[in-house]
Amino acid sequence: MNTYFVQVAIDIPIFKLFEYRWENPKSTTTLLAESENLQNLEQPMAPKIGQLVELEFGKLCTTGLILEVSQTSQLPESVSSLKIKKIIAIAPCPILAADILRLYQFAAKYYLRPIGEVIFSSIPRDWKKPDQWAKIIKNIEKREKKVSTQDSEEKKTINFNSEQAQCIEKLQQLSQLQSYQIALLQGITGSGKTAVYLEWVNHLTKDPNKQCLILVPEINLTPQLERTVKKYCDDKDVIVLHSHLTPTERNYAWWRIQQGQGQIILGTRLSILTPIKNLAAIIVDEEHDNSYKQQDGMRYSARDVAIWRAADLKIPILLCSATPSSETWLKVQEKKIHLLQLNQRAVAGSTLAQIVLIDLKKEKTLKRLNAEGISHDIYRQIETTAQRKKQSLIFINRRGFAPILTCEACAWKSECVKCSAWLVLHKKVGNHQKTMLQCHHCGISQWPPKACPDCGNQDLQTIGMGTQKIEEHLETVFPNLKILRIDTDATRKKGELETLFASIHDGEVDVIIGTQMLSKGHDFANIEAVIVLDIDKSLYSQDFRAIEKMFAQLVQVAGRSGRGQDLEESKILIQTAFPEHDIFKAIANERFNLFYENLLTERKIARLPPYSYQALIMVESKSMDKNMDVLNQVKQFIQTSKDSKECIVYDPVARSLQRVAGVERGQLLIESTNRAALQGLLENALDYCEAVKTKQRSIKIIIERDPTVF
DNA sequence: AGCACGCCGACT
DNA sequence: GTCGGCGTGCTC
Repeated sequence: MNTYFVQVAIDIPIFKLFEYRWENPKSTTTLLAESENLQNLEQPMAPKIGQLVELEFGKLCTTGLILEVSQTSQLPESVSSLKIKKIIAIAPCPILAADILRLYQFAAKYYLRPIGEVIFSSIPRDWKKPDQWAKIIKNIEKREKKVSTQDSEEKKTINFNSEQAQCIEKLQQLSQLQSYQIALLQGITGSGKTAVYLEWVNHLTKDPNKQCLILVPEINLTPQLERTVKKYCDDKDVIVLHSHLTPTERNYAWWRIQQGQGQIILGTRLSILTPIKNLAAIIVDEEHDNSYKQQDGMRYSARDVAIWRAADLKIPILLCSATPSSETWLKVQEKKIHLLQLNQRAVAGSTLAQIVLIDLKKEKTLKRLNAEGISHDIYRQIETTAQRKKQSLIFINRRGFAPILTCEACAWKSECVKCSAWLVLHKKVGNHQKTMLQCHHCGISQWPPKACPDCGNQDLQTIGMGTQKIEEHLETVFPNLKILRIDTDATRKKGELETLFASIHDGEVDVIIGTQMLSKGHDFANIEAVIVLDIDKSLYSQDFRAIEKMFAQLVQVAGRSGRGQDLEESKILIQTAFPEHDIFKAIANERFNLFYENLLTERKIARLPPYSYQALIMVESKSMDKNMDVLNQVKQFIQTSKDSKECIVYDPVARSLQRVAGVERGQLLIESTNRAALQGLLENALDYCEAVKTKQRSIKIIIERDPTVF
């Protein structure tokens, strides 16, 4: 009998595979023996690439994934062969297919991460524990026996307008090409984008051996979309993947999807790394959404990975958005992406709400602002809207009562001791009816001082306003109106958000105050006035992406209004010191092209993305001097590489939030118009950083590709 | 990452 | 004299 040696990836942050001996590993035979996906379990069997196995690593018993198989040992002679341990057992699950392994290899290389980390971040926790395998299988068997009684809701028959029908027709044509095709479905709010792509999905999945992946942003309305999908595609097997699944549900879903079950997979970011046996098409809904970007661990963009996967599998991918990202829009301009547009509203006759700009400079000179900096017009709007028995929605992207507490006598300000950020004054923190100073970055919470800690002045003032302050303020101005605040503080408990949403739908509320968590997706029929405060800091921001984000958000917000009947009364009031800004013209006329034209011109001149590619090397430690030292060394090192000629390596700087939870943060920005050169440079940087890390373990170094937050 | 080994300070 | 801090090295 042949013995084999296998190279295995393990869930540890090490850029290395480990070698094991393959000698009659145990196999679990249950229902799996019947599965055609699994190999014949008769002995002796050969190891297969993509097999999940149980092994001993150091002291711990864990899971590995076979990536290479050979008949001889790959270890150097100097390593004693006694060191090579045996594979203990084979996992009772299908072998990971070649295509998903290619995806993992790509992601590991592109995002400069160990392959083991990439693989195991996508596998459900329980599957990573060999001692749980038997239990998982037992649960799967239990679920398989249950005949799934889908409470199919009444199927909605949709009458598509001619535009929608055209888009569906075009999508059909694209999928018939049986090759990699990328399209953008751009449609204004209410134009029926979802219905269009679901119709396409319905067509595609008529073949029971085809699976479609629908990626959605990580938001609290996945359940809502789930209902919609099940309604439109009621004869289809829909599997949902998101962070609120129970472990058992997740284990089962992962197992089924890999076997080719589930025709429609609806999932958030992580689902793009899930092995899907018969993936036939990918849809990325709200493709511009920031939550597709993972902000820790492997900092990948699910949208970008999705595009790579579609290209690799030679299947169509559809990006959807009313406000596409600049990256996507540039590709449309370059004719690399098919453009499908929906310019009419699906509901005939409906129009966009009227945009009303309130010029803060004028209002100030006319003394029409109150102490909180809110224009009289806004109060009047709230009043008239309430009289019409309609709702007003106020957006302010700042939770808490006031962002800073200050002493006017000595200029003391409430700063966090551990972070370079202000402590925010919160009233009624958690369940306590107490006022606290809170840091939004490290989470520290403390009593507000009774007097200034520096000079003893007892008259402390607040600067600026947050959701709580507006709530309190409006309650005094409009004692008869029912005011509801929706932000993370108001929705700490599970299910609370749903309750609050329900009270809005029931019309119990006159005024809703909320942060951006309200801007996404949820439709409220009774909202007639949308009020946007606090927009100016985004118009001329240091962050070059701020304006793009604000544009998307404003369009989203505008879409919250004017979904009901009396559309001519729907208004969006925006307070700004810069009413002449192009962004407002673009939104008011719904001529988004104007906005994108300006945006791309500016980016091109500045050689910023999407006209260049960026990467960040971030260093974190207790000392900023140490960070700068390391970053300077890294910079010096990579500048000797040949790829550096085609890259710009900037000087190390402190990160925008220099200190978080007592950790100092520095960064090095690298930019290039040549993707390959940037890749080469980063690979060099990675080697160097790994060497630094082994010498100085108190230092954390993170490399991020295509950063969106600086 | 997770664990062991190892070398110095403050405790019974 | 030992308990325990975390710096360093290793895991097939």
